[in-house]
Parts: sequence; structure tokens; C-alpha cells
Amino acid sequence: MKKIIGSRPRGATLADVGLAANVSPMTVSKVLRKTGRISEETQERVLEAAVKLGYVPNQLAGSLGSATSNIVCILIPSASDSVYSEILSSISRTLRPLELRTFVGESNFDPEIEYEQVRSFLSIRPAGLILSGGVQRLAKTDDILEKHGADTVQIWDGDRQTATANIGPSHEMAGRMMAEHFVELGLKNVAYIGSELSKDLCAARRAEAFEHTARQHGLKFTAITSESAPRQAIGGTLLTERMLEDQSDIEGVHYLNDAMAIGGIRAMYQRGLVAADHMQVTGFNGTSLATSVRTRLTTIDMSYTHIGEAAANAVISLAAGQPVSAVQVEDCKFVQGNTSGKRN
Amino acid sequence: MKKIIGSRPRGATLADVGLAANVSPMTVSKVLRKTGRISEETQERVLEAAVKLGYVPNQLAGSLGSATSNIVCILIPSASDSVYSEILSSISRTLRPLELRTFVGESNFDPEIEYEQVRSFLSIRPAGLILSGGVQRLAKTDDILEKHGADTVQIWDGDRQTATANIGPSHEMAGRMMAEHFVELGLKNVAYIGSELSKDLCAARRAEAFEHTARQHGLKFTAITSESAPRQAIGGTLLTERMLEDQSDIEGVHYLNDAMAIGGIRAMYQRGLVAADHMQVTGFNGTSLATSVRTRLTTIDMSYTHIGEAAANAVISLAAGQPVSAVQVEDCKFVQGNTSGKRN
DNA sequence: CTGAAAGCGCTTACAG
DNA sequence: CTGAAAGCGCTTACAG
Repeated sequence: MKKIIGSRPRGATLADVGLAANVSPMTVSKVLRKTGRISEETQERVLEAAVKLGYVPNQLAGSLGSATSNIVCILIPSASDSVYSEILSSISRTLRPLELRTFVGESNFDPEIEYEQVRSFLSIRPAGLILSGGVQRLAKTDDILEKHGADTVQIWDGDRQTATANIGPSHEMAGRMMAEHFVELGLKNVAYIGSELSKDLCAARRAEAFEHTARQHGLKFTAITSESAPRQAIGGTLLTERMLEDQSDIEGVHYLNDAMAIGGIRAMYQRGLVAADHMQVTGFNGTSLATSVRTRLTTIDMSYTHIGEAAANAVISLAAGQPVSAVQVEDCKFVQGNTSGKRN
Repeated sequence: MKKIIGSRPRGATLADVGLAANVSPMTVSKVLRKTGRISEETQERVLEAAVKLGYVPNQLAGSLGSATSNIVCILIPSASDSVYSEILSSISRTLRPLELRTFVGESNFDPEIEYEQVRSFLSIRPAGLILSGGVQRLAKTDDILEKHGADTVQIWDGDRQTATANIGPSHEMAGRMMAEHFVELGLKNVAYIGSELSKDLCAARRAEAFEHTARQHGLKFTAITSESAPRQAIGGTLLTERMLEDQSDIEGVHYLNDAMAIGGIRAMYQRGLVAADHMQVTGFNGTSLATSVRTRLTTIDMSYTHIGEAAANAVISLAAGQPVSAVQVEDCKFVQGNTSGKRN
């Protein structure tokens, strides 16, 4: 039924443009999509009318009619985490020239929100779906994905295959690298500090590999973790203070991420410079270079741009029905800073 | 025409669920949307069938049919800038309980990309539209917005009315505050360092107000700006090095943002500690607390959460046809750190 | 309490 | 080179 109240201007339709250009809607459609042969003269008339009316095709109708869409949906755990926002930017940049748009959602590491977001995504029948790995996934999420025959690309977790294509670093290797670094420095007593490991499976895997490797080499290991401390500098400060109170002989600490490491170093300085100067500190993410004054954190870095491009390309391949490799492991780069190794 | 090739499972439709539950599609629609009276018994049967088939309503069709959508589109200049990603998170959080989803785009401060993104947004006939202020807007962008009768909410620029509702801090006041801070400290010779001011009108307005106020009080003023230096720490380092080479008697520098200020301080330390200890440094954004070790930047902070909530609420009001205030100026908070004021 | 009809604005597959 | 017909999967507004 027609709605009678013309409350707000609703945007011109194909029919409106056709009327203005004195052709059928079908012809307008063809001109605008550059399909079929239409005379120069008609084309000009149509284009002119479209511009004059500010015509913007209704993609809701377009996608429904053609059963295809140009939207790629992306779900990340946290929009305020620079890791994900950099990957995101890279994905959008790669997709833009192909006229593919991105639709971004945030799960806050909550499996129930992830499920709702996935439903939301499926409800607009997207051209592609990118999720983040290393989070708890509900069975009903997998179920609904399968029933819709949706191929998914997963970023961040390069250790497991949990989607059609997985792209990310090996977190196991990252954790191992940091433990080996401490071993090489001759440390005997090390700690790991992190938060919300039960939600972030990738971070948990790094922590495990770090612990495992450290113990394997006979080092003493302590974990100071919390399920509620913020994964920002302030959380690192709090947990480090707790550690410094309880343990006096720890020589090196590996943190969940760079922000927490910076916060940890701050706590060490506040308890007398001795702590920070004698303690070996490492982070993860490689964002530290951009943020501190005299501290250059020893950390692990990788190319977020590259991860984003790989994810975008996987989506494009899948949409074209081409095969993709199941797991693409991204390189991790060890970055030697001035917070470790200068031990004397 | 029906497409014959059943290439991939396409997701169940209302009709499929109706078939499985032995009712008409219409009845399924009513049960799922909880409208109209349907017997308990029928409801159960329908719900069961919907779950079994993994039914997810096709919103493309739904929105087309009802001429309403539950998507709010948001355009920000940069996804990797924490200011915008924090506002974004806050908007999503406020909208989620109302079943409104967010669709995010990035313009990179490019007016042409802004135009394309706005077109993209309009093509899905969103329930609301949030843009960012303080960027150059093309006439055709305003034109198309008007022709679609789209009300827009604008974040970040609290000095101008350029949309139905504007929400943000007064950048003019922020710039003035920082100049007054230097005046109170008794400085005679100050500088401003920033980048890409021609694209970022809000930053330009802060710079202008800073310069104007400084000169008004008889201070000597120098601007060291670039249109290409990154707005990150590295850019601050580069421009500060340039300044230190050319000018030897500058006593205080106000930076475009905190990241550049941190980078600037790094440059000062590298040229001999003298510079950093004797130089007054201020930033803008209030993100510094989270990122540095011993440096607590003097800066200006505000509640990004609050800006996000206000923007979300404005969208909700507009969608409900309720009036909104044209300009909502957000409070700026002066944060005294240890990079200024300890002058001796 | 339930459903058949008409329409949303496009597209696909034809016909002229 | 141009267009009339049928359909995409929903919803609105009625009728029973």
C-alpha cells in the first residue's frame, strides 16, 4: 500500500528519473549501470536528469533484486584497540577501488554479542564476512553461519583454522620468542602480566608459550593476571604494583601488550628507579615507538597493513568463487628496544 | 526471474518457515515481530521452525517494504585516531539497546571521499546519519543530503552550526586556553606545531585562537607547520627538529595533538636534555596519560563517551521526529601535567 | 486468530 | 536501441 503522508522527501527513484528524461525506468537503470546499448543522446538526457534530481540508487532494492550486495561486514573485538583499527583501515583501503563498502561491528570479546552481530550482518546478505579469531565462539554462531552458507575470513589468529581462511601471526611463536629472549639474557626468574585471558585466546596462547618455554629452560615463572584489570597502561601499573609487593627477585616481565608494559614501567619508576633500570621488560604489538619519550620498548611487531590486505583479498577471492589458502601465518618481527638487554 | 542455480544455500525465507510450520508467511512475520494476536500454539510452532532453519530476516527486503531501517551511518575522518574510535564505541554502545546498528565509514579528511561515502550511506536509506565536522565539505555533498531530506548530526566541531545538530568542544576556546596558560607562566616567545591544517579545520581554529591570544598579550609567535608530516609522534619529532635548528629562543610550544607533543619532547631530549627541561610543552586530546612513562603532558581533555552519547541521542530524537538543540558545546578540561609550569 | 493482495525500488531475462 | 513482465523477500492495510 502506498503511504500517503509525504512527510520527508524520500529520494528520487528510477521511475522519477525516467519521467524527467522521458524514458522508461529500465533504460535509466541501463544507463546508470552502463549495461546494454543506449544511444549517446539518451544517455546524456538520463545522466542530466539523475544529477538534477540527486538520484542515489536504493541499494536495498538493488541487492534484493540482484541477490548480490557490495557490503563486506567486519567484526572486531574492540574499536579502540589500535591493532584492529589499523587492520580495519587497511581492509577498507583495499576494498574501496572495487566498489566494496565495509560495515563494522564491535563484539567487546563477548560471544553473545558476537552472535547478535553475526545475525545482524547476515540480515543484510553481505558480499563477504570478516571475523576476528581468538575469541570464544558459540555453537549457535557457527550453526547460523553454516546454514547461510557463509564463507568467513578470520583475522588475528594464525595458529588455528577456524574459518574458511585464517590470517594472523602465530601467537605461540610470539610467546616463545619472548621467553627465549629472556633465556639468552641469562635471566633465572621471570613473570607474565596480562588481563582478561579467558576472553582473549590469542593472548592466552602467547602467555602459555612464554611460560612453557621459560620453564623448559629451567627459569622460575610467575603469572600475575586479572580478569578485570583494563588492558591499558593503568592495568599494567596496577598489576605491576601487585607484583612488586609480593615478589622481590623477578628479573624480567613480559606483558600482554605494549600499553600495559608502559604502565608497568611507570610503576617500576615510581617505586624507585632501581626497579625499572634493572628489570627487563617486553611487550607485544609494536605500537610503543609512537607513544613514549625516552622508552623504546622491546616488543614484537608485524604489518597490520599486510594483514588487512590479505584479509580483503581473501574476501574478494571467496566472493569470486576462487579458492583461498586456509591459514596464512603473518611474520612476527622481534624489536629490540632499550627496556631489555642492556642488563649489566 | 527465478535463478535456477542453487549455488550456495541462500538462507531461509518467511515462506520457508511458513511451510515448515504450516502457516502463511504473513503469520510467521507477525509472530517474529510480535505484532497482532497469534495463538500460543501457533507461535511455538513458528518459533521452533525459525530456529531449526536458522532463519534470519532479510533486512534488505524488510527495510524496502517498511521504508524504515535500523542502521545508523557514521563517517569519521580517521579510524586509527583514538579520538574518533572512542566516540564511535560510545555511539554504538548507546544505540545497541535500541536495536540500532552502526555502519562506519572513513573519509581520511578527503572531501571527495566524504561525498562518495555519503552517497553510499544514502543508498541504504539509513535511520540516521552522523558526520564529522571540521572538514571541507563539497557543495554537492550538502546538495544531495538536502535532496534526500536527510537530517545529519555532526560531531567534533562545537564552534559552528553545519548540521541539524552539532556536538563537540569549542576549539577556539581550547586554543585560547593554551595561549593563556603560556601567558600566565610569563613566557615571551611561543610556537605552534601541527600538520595538515588545511584539511582539519578544527585544528586550524585552535592554532588560530592560540596565535591570536598569544599576540594579543604581546608574545612573539612562530608557526611550524606542514601539510604532509604525519600527525603522529614522528611528525612532531620532525617539525620540532626543524624548529630547534632555526630558532633558539622559543620558550613554549603548543602541539596539534598529544602524539605530536610526545614526539616533540623526544626530539628535545635528543638535542640535549636542556631543551626538554626548559621548554614548556602542551598538547591536545588527553590521551597522554595512557602512553608515556615519566612524562605527563599538559593537555586538554574531554569526555569522548559523552560526545558519543549526545550524538547517539540526537540521532534517536531526530528519527522520532523530535527537535534537537542545534549546537551542543562539550566541556574542555585543562589538564596540568609535568611538561609545563615547573619553569624555574 | 489468520491470510490473500498490493506494493517497496530495483534487476534479470526476454521480446521487439 | 528500448521497454513490458515477473520476481527478490519483506510489510502495510485490509478482509474474513
